[in-house]
Amino acid sequence: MTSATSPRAAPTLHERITGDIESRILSGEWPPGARIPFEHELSARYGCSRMTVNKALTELARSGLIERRRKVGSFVTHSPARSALLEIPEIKAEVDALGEPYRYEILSRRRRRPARADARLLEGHEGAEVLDLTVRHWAGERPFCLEERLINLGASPEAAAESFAELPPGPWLLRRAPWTNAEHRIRARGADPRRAGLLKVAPGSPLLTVERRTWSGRTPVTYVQITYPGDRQELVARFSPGQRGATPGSTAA
Amino acid sequence: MTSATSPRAAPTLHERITGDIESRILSGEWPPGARIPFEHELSARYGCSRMTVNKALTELARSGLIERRRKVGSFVTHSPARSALLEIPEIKAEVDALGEPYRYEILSRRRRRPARADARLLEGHEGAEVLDLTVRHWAGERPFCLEERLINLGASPEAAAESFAELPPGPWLLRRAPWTNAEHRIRARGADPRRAGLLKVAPGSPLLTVERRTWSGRTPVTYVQITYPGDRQELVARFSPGQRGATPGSTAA
DNA sequence: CAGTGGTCTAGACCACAGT
DNA sequence: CTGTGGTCTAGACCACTGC
Repeated sequence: MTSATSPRAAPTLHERITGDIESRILSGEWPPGARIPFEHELSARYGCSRMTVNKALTELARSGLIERRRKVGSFVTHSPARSALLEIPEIKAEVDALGEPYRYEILSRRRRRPARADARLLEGHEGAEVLDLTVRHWAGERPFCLEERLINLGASPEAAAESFAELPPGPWLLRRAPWTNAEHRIRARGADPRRAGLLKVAPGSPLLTVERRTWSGRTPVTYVQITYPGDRQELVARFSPGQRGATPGSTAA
Repeated sequence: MTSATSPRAAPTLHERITGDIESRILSGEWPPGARIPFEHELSARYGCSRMTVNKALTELARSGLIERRRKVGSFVTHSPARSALLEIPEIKAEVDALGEPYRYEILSRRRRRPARADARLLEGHEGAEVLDLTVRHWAGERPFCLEERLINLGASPEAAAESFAELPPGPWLLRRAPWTNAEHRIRARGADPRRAGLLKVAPGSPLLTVERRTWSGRTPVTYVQITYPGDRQELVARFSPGQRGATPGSTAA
């Protein structure tokens, strides 16, 4: 694999080994289930130390192309990787990428005790108050997306006093309460009248919704639902076995 | 922290170092831009060799938490890559998870020269014929999703003679032509009359579409568009900074 | 120039899974 | 038991970069 970085400078030895094995697998020469030479065989073949071979094989294992079992050996995976890296761009960056001027407005802001429904959203919530925000993001003269967010004031008390005038809540939170875990749900739904109005689309037209819940450790930080007009927004995820190829990519209109 | 693998066996030394640094970063003790101790400092602090430290730092760099520059040092990343691991489940597994009986049917199958429009879809295509398939997947008595696929017969000639009676095209391809790169686009759109009919939903109702293009090296393998009724399907992605948590999840197509 | 990370070596010991 | 991968060491040289 090795890499997805630029041209191909001077491949290091372990990169060469990784690439060699990778191409044998991809060419079908080593089909799924095939045993890969032992580390000591490869180190002999390449005239290098076992550690170097190990680095290559460890990399292949991490990327999911091979599986390794002690005492048995390393084998080509039967069903390679089943996941892709989804980029979570900042909204401002998305709008900038369109070449449109970006702005946002806080449509509503309420501090309140969490309702029962919120408990599900902020899983693990301990009962502190929440800040309930609605933010509309603009790309030029068009509403770009709608952000509906709950912030757990137990996790981020300073949020209560923050106006979010300088920085929208998303980036602001990133600075104050970096998260360690996140879960995203992506779905399509028809626009209800309220969201249709705010996004200036016809009621019932398709919307793309990304829900995100983030935790810092076990403490829920925020729950946010970002809704895009479906015809104008795409999410892009890329995958290559070597995870480094996490192409910047992202969205488009 | 580190890892998402099971309980926590006995963390190895480099795992411990990785975890230590990671938690210092996430706790804010080492804010973005902060310099991380040099490798030789860490190896002294942990009483281990520099290679072990290097392994830990390399891992952190790969996961995007730190950046490393020669002669300068290692630094906490300013904007940690916000990416999430999107699971690409196999359709059968999704339906099984619902507890519904699964079946699929090939609705159409055409072998043809690629039209001009296909070139965009199969980026890098060299002019071989393509196999154009439409497959409907069922969950019990309900259409579950629609699969519209182009297979590059240049990359996978055996597909031309395959009936896909035993295995749907996705899993079949995975066995024959594993891919090295994939790109996914996710969007919401309204159901056109044809898809509405095939999925038995009202025209105009929101659909969630996942487009996937895969390559084996630079050769395009397949382009597929999978369309779900939007109200019934969600995509879930999870993230934790240590990428190793590459959820086992299901399988892919 | 000096000092960093990047790579590599030639050993070593261990845990573990097959026999 | 044996042999595998997993980890680690105490060195080494190099390339690059900033002074």
